[in-house]
Amino acid sequence: MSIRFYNTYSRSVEEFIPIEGCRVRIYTCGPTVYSYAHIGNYRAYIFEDLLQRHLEARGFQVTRVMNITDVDDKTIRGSREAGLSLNDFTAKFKKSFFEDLDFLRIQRADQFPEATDPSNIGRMIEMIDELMTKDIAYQADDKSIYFRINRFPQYGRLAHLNLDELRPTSRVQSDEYEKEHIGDFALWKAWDEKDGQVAWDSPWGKGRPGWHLECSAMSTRLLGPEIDIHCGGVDNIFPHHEAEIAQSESATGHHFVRYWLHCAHLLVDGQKMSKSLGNFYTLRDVIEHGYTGREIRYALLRVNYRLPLNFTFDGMAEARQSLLRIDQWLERLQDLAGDATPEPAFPNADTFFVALDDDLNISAALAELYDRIRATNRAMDRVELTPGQAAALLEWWEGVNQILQLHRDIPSATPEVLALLADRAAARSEKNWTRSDELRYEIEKLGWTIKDTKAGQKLSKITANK
RNA sequence: GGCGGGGUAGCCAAGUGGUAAGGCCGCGGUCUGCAAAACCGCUAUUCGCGGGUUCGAUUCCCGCCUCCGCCUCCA
Repeated sequence: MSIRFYNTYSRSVEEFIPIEGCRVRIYTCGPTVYSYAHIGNYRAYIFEDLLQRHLEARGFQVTRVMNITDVDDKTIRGSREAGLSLNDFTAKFKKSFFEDLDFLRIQRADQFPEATDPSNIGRMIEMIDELMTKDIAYQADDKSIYFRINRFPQYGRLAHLNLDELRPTSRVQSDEYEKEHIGDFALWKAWDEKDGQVAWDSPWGKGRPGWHLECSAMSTRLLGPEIDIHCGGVDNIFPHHEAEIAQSESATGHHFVRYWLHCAHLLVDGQKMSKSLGNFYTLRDVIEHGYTGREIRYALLRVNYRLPLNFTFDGMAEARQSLLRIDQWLERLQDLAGDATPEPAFPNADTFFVALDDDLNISAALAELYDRIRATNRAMDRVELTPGQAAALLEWWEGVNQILQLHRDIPSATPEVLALLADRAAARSEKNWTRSDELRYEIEKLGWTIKDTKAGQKLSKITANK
């Protein structure tokens, strides 16, 4: 069974065939560290996480790089306003970014190259030099170096844009110098007073790298001239990825990327997030509403990456309830399985993974999971499931969860809670219901709720919800 | 204006030229000292609108309405 992906370049679903056997090289556009990343950013990173985990589940050996943009207009402006050096300013957001990845159970990329790393700056200068030699890049009157898009006939093919129809928008006008073509983009930005201490020497004078070049330099340096998959948000298709193709292929002479995968936008309450609309959420904001990492992960994961995902707090509540269903099922299976030896694989154990093979069809994959949950719950109701079968299902879940990462956090109860719980068990064995209810109330005050089941009392942590 | 993605039950959301997965909510039942939870069952003659092709279309074609995004540095 083959894996298929929708390739933005061809605008069609294609069978995935890596360049080299079962090795897969992926480059993913990472954060610009000028503020805390928002949940839309994390939707993209969770999609990339799903991509990597599924490829690994299918036996591919994945090498993934994610860049950190730590120099650009926004980081420079932010550091100046904060009165900090660029490094001190971005350090804080780099740190929070990695904390967030862990919180959302996103697997770390193999490397997180930073734009300001000297080896990356070196590679960028090397590439510009190559482009200058080929006369594909030129230095304008403002001393910046630009890429001459007329020298790259395929420019616009990824985005399906016709260059003659590029319309100048307000965003362009503030950034215009002496470019030959309105679409020419900066490879190297000449130093400006506003840049303060932020500058590197280059053969063309003091300055800093253009944003697009960073990804081309890091991708080709760390993964080679041609990679299998390049991911990012749809908003990166133009001009960012278009520029990357132009620079990389012009500089190296190699085809750059086999499969372009783009993640659709996250909307909030049906609209694009924006600070002025008041619907802008960082991960921290959602956490403050009382949601856990896996709940947020589920909410951002459950819709196919190519569809716009509407984030709402109703959706968060739905995510919480859905996860509870999985938790309860696992608990039942564990109680039944005990330490039984798993029975041989059951039929159709592969359907979950087969669903993901189809361009990461997560909705269909989750439906397979829920179908299995319902079928086995029914079997358990009828006492038709053996401990060995339950153990096999738990083993199957391990594989599924290696991709989903939706297992419950098991918070440990304090000794105080455990002591009250023991007292309550004693009271219950004497059928002292009054005492039992008192103790339940005591335990609730400590943040835990109890369910009385045939197998005894079950503790669970009360999740805060503002 | 150009390019792209959508419109499927109250909400979220799969899917197929052959008669609608799954999740949440709701309702009914089981369980239960109580409670809560859980589990099981039920819940779209219908897939934005109008035509066309077809034995048959939600699925293909044409037109329209509507929502969202991109069109130079936002994932």
